[in-house]
Amino acid sequence: MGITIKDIAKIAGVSISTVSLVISGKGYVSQATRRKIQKVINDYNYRPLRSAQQLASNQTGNIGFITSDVHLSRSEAFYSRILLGVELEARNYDYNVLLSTVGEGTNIPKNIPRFLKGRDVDGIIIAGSIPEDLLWYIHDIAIPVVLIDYRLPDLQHDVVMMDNRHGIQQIVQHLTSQGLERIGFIAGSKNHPSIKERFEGYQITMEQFGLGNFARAEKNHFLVMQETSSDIGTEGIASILKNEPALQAVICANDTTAMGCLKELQKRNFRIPQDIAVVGFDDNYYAAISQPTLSSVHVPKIEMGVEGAKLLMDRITNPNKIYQTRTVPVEVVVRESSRVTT
Amino acid sequence: MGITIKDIAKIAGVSISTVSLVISGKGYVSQATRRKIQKVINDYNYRPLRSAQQLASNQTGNIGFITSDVHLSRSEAFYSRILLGVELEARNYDYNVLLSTVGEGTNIPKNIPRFLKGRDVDGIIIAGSIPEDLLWYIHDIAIPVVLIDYRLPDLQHDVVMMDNRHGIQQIVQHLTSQGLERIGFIAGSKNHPSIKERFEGYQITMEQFGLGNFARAEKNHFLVMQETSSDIGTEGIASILKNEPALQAVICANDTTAMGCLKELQKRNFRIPQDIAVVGFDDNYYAAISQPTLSSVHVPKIEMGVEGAKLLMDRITNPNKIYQTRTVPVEVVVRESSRVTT
DNA sequence: CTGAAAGCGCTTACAG
DNA sequence: CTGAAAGCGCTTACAG
Repeated sequence: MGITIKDIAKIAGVSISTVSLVISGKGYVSQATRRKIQKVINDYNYRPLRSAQQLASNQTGNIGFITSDVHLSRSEAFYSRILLGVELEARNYDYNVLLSTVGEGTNIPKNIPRFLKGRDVDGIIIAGSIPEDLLWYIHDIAIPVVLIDYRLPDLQHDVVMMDNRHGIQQIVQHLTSQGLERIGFIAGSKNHPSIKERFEGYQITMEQFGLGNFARAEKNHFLVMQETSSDIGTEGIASILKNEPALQAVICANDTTAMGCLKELQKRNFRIPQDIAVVGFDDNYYAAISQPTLSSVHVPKIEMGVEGAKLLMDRITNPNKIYQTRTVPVEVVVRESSRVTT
Repeated sequence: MGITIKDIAKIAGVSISTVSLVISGKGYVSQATRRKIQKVINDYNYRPLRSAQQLASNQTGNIGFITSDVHLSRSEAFYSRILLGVELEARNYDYNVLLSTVGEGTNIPKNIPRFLKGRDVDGIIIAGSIPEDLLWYIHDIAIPVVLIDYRLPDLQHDVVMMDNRHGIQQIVQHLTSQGLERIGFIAGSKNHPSIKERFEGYQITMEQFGLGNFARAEKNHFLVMQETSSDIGTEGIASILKNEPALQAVICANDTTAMGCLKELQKRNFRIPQDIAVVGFDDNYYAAISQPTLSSVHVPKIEMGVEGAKLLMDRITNPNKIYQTRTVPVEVVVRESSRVTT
């Protein structure tokens, strides 16, 4: 079943080569012939069979999207929005996106996305951290790759990141402009490049504002190697307050952590932001509806996906380009949790 | 580049037919030959090229996942978890999953997922509501389809739903067991089948508990035809309280709505749950971290995706089976927002 | 500007 | 139990 290019050619009274040329838009076909063929294609609502195109052209028209299962199911819809951005942009190139999640374990043989084994994609996008072995494996098979919100120091790739340093800089500026200077920092999973950049941004900016001594003191920040969670915020604020009761504000490396922090402070009957101001990062949905609403740094997740898809299409077309890092801008959003002055 | 079945056959000293038989596991091949071939396959790490298999066998080994872009980017990771479940299960069948989102508009020609046009999938899963025209279009091309958390009354399909009625029943039971009887109901998007079922569950259960009069009174529920949001909760509780100041509890059709409701009540200095108890539905991540924590009904999203994938694989293998509706069980999770007695 | 022909890498009857 | 051969529906040099 299904109408084929042969049928179209016969009906239009031309060869299948010419039909193919019209479909692909390549080569020269006279206006008249082109129109004639196009009409038949439209009339019969013909679409070339992808698998035949793939086999003949040695291109799949697919891109693979890889992310860890925990990332994808994370409540804040962070990586699923990146996925959405990729999908939206892929649509513009008439590419399909194949999804594969990977578990946390580094059981390489089992973890390898099927579309890699069946050579089913022209390139892949990796969003967030994945097991290092897997990234090396992918690197070794020499397929075009773009990383979004992840990178490995030793590996050259196209990368999309958000401007973490500048985001933190905006936060510190916002807090100090209100006279807050004793500013702590809480983060989980500090080996993640974004978290690392956020912490560095904190250190650097505090230095610039003459608060380097405070920021450098171990007791004023809380960093753990754990997957992001609200518990980290709870533990973190408890830990910092124990040693620094005069804390005026705290920056959490993301909103989820900030939520735990808010909760613990409220439990201790701190007034927010009068006693302690709290700021998150990512600007997830519940930042706007939490009680109090949470100041945060807005990260344009969908745009990051779009950028990633663009970079990948570029790389597929032009495999020898030099590698690029695209940094998308971010912006602080001030809400109740840190608005001290009015 | 790339090793082919021909290479494997030559090295193993057999015909390509035999190699193909070994790979597919079909037909009879002697133990000895099978082992010999398998060894070569392993040694060379050979994987058949999917597009060639697809073309020759007229099967794609792909399933398509369709959801609306707003669903996928919804903060609560509801549909992205369903997607995750589908992906996990598809892996067991060695199927790829292709993702396509559709916009809200019903601009059919443009909205049609590419994988449908290129006949790139053996079946599709639709999660959540999509434009009705599109569903009809898909129905008409007669491809295996499974709907998750969606259905159209006039259309026969395999469907996966959560047990909405029973979830609400558990809530009402929980509330009445604490002596709360003046229980309101708030929901957006009441044309969505799940919301509809939840409202019906409310009416029916209230009736069973002898509270039918209260539940039937228009003033005690708030239903609007809008996409789920926290604003609906805010408006809803305001509206109900205006006419029913003696309200003791309110059931929100989902957690997002409940968040808006909590916020408004706190703004008015109601104590929760002492003055008014609040319960949501879905058990999203922030139900556990909100202030107060929110009672809700846990919906196993990943399992719903898994069930959907299973149904679809069944349907692909056996296109003439009678249609099934699978209802996954749910369970109320009592938290601070509704725990009145201790 | 257009057509005839080879070839992409598999699967699947069909013989034997 | 195994092999030779046709065929899946395209693309892409190559002629003309």
